[in-house]
Amino acid sequence: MNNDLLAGLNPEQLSAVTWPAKSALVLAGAGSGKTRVLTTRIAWLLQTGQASPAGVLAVTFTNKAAREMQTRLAAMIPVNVKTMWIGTFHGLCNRFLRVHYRDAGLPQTFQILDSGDQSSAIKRLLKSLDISDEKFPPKAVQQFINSQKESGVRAGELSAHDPYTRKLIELYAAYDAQCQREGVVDFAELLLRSYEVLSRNAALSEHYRNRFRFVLVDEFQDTNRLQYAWLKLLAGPDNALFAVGDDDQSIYAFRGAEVGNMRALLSDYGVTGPIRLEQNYRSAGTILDAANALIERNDGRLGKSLWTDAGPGDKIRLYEAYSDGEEAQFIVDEVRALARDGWNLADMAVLYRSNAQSRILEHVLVQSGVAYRIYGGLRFFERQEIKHALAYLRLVANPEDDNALLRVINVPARGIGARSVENLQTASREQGVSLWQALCGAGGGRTAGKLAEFVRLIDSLRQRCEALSLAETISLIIDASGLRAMYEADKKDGEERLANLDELVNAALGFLPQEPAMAVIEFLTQASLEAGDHQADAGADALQLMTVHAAKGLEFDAVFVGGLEEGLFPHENSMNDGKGLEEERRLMYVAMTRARKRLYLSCAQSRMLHGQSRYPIRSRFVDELPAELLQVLSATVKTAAAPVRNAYAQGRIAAAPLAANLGGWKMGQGLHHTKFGDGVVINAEGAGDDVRLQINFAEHGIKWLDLRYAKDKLSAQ
DNA sequence: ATGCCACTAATTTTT
DNA sequence: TTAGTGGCAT
Repeated sequence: MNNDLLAGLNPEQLSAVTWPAKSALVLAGAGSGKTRVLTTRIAWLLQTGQASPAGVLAVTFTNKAAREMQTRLAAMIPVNVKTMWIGTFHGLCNRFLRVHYRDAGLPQTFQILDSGDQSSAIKRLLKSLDISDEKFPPKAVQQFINSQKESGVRAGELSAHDPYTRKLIELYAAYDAQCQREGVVDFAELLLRSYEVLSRNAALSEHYRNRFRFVLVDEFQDTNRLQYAWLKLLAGPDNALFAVGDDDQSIYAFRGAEVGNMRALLSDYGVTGPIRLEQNYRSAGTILDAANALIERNDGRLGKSLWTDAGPGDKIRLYEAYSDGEEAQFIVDEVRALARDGWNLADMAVLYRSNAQSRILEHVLVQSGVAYRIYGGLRFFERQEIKHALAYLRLVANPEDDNALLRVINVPARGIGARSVENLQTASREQGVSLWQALCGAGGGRTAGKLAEFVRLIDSLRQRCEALSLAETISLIIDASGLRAMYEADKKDGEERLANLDELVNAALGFLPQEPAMAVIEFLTQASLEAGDHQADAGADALQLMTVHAAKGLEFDAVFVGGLEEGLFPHENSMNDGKGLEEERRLMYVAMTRARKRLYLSCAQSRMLHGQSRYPIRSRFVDELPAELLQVLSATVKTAAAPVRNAYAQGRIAAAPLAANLGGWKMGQGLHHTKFGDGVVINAEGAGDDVRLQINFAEHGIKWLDLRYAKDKLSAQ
């Protein structure tokens, strides 16, 4: 037996990889070789003959993770990874539903709505029911529907006493009916529908349980209720559910992730305890010590402490800037210094809590001529020109697709205005037929000619496409629909949009369908399930800018975490309850553990937020790090519990513009409160005699005081 | 049908 | 501050 597979694994990794055919929970710390363990275990199962390629189910959250698993597995052993059930929750559910579409009550060619499509479907529904989107904002309805689906609950199982919720439930039911009528499913529906098919059909779930003796899950801490329920259906007591995750890196509770699933797995599957992967192969010792110290403050952890046999490395650099601009300047200066020392820009990242923080960094980066790349923003298949072209494709494939029809009926403008569309929608509702059918039946009216012309366009496209390949079809659609002409006439960004459309044809050219007859459906599915890269110039040597969330799973030689201020990181919306604060702390933990060699933390004493200057204080997370691991680069910073002395207190910056309104108090001024003791003014709002001051008290922490009441209790210091 | 003004809200996000 | 949206005028 060739055991090269197992060479170089540490004892814990080895134990996880060669775990017998029963369930396990692997508590995999950041940088502990999680993906390696997962892929090596699959390779091991196959190589030892414990499993056949068809007998393994491996689930991830992102396409990127799934692809990486496939690539690495293919490099380890000769196996056709394409045929294996390795994929995302959604991708695998799609695959399942394409096979069992009859059991699921779906057309074989069902289409997938991405969140944008779902949003327009909901807006359309609200309109058709004549419901004001004031009272029922589409976003709120969407959120309600998705969170119910992600809890595995259908509209029919819900009840409510208040009329508002009752209406939401009604809308949920009506939305599902609309989707069903149109043969489309949203993301959550892929999961829920698969779950229902399996749970209703004992023979079918039995079949899959027998087939998938080994079920492996990545990022298990991010699973929601429905995903875990789905896993439990596929992995019964006799199957081996092998879940890998890290409760300390659970940062998606806000979108339904349930860390509790980790503990649930232990009891549901009678697993005695997690296998801990604590040896870290990424970061220098000091970074790990600091991260450990931070995360230890969270309650209810499964418990884990990262270590490395690499040396301690550099201390963590801490910089407290006067302003957000100066903070950005510091970061960029430091990046340039490192680059001069031979560090690659692409191996450095600036991480921030919220996207808005990138603006000022960009500004300084442009000024300094440093190449950078921002993660996030529009992705390829989300661009309007791509969506338009694909809507035509959908319409050609299935004219009953109302969403697609509405998207392009007047794009490019062909004289079918809002009122004609409204008439059409009324007609379709009254006759109980799709928009397309209503369109075909439309008699008189002023726009009748235009409508008929549109019908002819789609019909002729369908006919002409029959004999064409996917790429030829898309190419024809772009030309014949008038999209190309429209963007050629658009001087502003037509050129870029045309280039993207060409790119779309290219993508179609390189697309290999599983089943050639289904090429169009498969291509549309892929476009929905895999929206593509954020940016094309990914390969260039450029400084990486992204949110901490986006950085999960990545690593860099040098990491800058900016905006470490109360209210920003931790974010003020999460500061009220302990759960929120702990998630923010995990976010900080994720941020820190991205760094290999060098970690920089920074904050600013004044920051522009929502067009107003704020004077925040340093994040508690900085103070939670052991002082001996930090090297303070700025002159003003004080560590530990003492009130923060900011630039104002030191007279370094002119009084804030607000100062006149503060009822005699100044930003940064020291004061004494009869009850709370000594403190410093750190923020204020209001004017005249309605002023509130935010004060950081040495003993009692940060408080907002209403001057109307607190006036007599305060004295200057 | 398009463009302008006023208004509002303002984390994090994959599929 | 700014980005996105809705109403209204051209």
